[in-house]
Amino acid sequence: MLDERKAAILRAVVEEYIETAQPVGSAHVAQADGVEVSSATVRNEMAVLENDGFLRQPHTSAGRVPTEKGYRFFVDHLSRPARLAGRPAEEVRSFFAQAHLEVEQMLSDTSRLLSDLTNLTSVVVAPGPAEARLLSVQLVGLSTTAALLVVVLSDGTVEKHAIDLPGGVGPERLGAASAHLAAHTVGSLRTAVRPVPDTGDAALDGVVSRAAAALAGPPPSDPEQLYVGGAARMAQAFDAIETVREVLGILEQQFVVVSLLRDVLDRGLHVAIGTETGMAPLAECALVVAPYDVEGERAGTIGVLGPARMNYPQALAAVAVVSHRLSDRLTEG
Amino acid sequence: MLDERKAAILRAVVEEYIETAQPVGSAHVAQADGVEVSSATVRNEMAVLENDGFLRQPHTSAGRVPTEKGYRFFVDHLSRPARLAGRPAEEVRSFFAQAHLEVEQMLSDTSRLLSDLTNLTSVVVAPGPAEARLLSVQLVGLSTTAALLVVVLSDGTVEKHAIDLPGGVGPERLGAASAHLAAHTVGSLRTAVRPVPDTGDAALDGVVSRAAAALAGPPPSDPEQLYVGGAARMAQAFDAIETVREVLGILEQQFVVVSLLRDVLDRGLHVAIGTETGMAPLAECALVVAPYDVEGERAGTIGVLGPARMNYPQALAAVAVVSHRLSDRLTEG
DNA sequence: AACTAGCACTCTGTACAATCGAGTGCTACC
DNA sequence: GGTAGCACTCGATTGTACAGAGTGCTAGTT
Repeated sequence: MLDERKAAILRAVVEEYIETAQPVGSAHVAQADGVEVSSATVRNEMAVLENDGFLRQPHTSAGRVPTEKGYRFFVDHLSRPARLAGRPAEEVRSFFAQAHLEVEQMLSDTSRLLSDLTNLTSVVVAPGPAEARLLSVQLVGLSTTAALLVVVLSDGTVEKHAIDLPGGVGPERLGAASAHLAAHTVGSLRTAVRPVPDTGDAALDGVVSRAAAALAGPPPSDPEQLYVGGAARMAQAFDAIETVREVLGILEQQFVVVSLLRDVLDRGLHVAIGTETGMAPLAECALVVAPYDVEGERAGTIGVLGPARMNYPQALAAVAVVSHRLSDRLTEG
Repeated sequence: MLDERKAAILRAVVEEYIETAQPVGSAHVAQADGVEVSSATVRNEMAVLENDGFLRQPHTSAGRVPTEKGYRFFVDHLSRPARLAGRPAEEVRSFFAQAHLEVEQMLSDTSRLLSDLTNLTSVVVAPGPAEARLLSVQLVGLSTTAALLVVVLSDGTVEKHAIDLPGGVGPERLGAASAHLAAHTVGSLRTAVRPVPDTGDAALDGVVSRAAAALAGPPPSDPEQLYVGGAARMAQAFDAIETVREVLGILEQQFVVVSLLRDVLDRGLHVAIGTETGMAPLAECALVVAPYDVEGERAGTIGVLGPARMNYPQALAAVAVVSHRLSDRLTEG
């Protein structure tokens, strides 16, 4: 643990570095709020902080820069929680005051909002297959050999599954299959569909069982849809173009990002800094995440990704308020 | 028009510059295929080409670099059409041999394929509201005040529209509204839905007319869905990070990109170079596009975006073959 | 008349030295 | 324990020299 003075110095270094992106010298720190000692004393303390791994010097006779450990300590113990106020707060308010009938569009817009609020790249993971009830199940023939299983869920989402048809199942029998299927599935939870009994008609049963299997499995199209907003801001955050390329490469791998967010939350973190993310290309990045709920259940995740020297209080505040509002919105409908 | 020798020299400059990204000197050009004169002669010719606006010198005593006009001439008259062969051809074959039941997933994968083939950023615009027939129209109640209009089209896509319900329309009457609506719309073309007659029941008519209006309008969720692949490659193409940021910024504006592609095709172009795109931030970029068809009708567009010094023959070949295969695939199902 | 060899010239990129300045570590002092 | 002062370090900047690539022009050749 750090004594109060070291803590104040560390905080001053982190805050100034976040602002300027330049190594911070003892003279600047000595002038900071909460530091009431001379630059010489600051230098001594900074040497200790460096020894303890909170700071490092890019080279002799440069200022100090926070290490991962330094950021971590800052986030855990030093950052004063920010509140969104003024223009940004207004932005959030008006955003959630608008009607957003389509969930997909709303999440995509949310991603943009979050990116605008923080000036960072944002990620929004759509709700997973929720504990939603089946409101409607219907088989629609596309051709003589293929049908579409269309499922409407109580959360307002629509799933579709392509189903191959055995030869000789015409429209009228497809209708019967559809009705039979609906009779035995509508009303159950998406994740707990009971087996559908046979109809006694072999051809029909083939269709019904295929459809039931599709229902039981996860939605095929987007295992977990990801919306990325403000990727261009990544190019503002770093001046090494190689870093930008690597990070953008990661962001294109939907599955990787979704897993990463889940993993961070599973570890009980809201902030993952540098190597804490477990991904080498993100060594210079930090990730701030928060889950959001639908009907009181963990549904999805939102987050922002930026350089490790991001404005954590601001990012945390933005992510928190947006996840909160989003939960409300998705719950009330 | 250029005489044969100037043409050969221009071609050599463009081809070498595309390969090396370095200004090309007369000595290199003199060694190129199709140029059988000495470097001194090449120099004289290059001076003329520069005067005519096909080439420019970054500074005195540097080599020459193609101008926009130079690239344009190259694309129109000098480039020898490439054919995909070997590994890339195999990649395309195996891609389209796979089953892709969901259109959205397929387009997203196609975007990735195109990016892999060309090592450029790719864009794929989903088919617009096609001349598809309505296979199924259904109203599903979500709550006492909201319902979902679920429409299945003959091209296998599913649209959903949120509909507000007037008070007092319970499930059973919603069913009636749904049946009435379906009876008068199923089978018609998506773009030519006839007016739905009244039912004689005021509350029901309110619902039906709202739903009919939603049907008549364009699909609300994605006016024209865009899939961007390999955005990270943009960071390889330029070393000025500012350029990368600007281009990525454009790519995030779905509507802008979709309009841009449409606009280029409307002008009868397959290649738009630099300012031909009409977008200032794309001054150093070029765009290669091709439409694809569904059932013989223009349905969507694919393209690649990269630096103006891209490999045009390769990009054209890739875009052409992918659009062709995609048309086949989407038409046959 | 067309082409080319040769050469003077121009400009960039790199290497190297000198200088500047921000910042440190240490020591002596309060 | 805290601080003022100072020698020292090292990156960044500036200036200079120089090599290399490439040009434009001229004079000579075919």
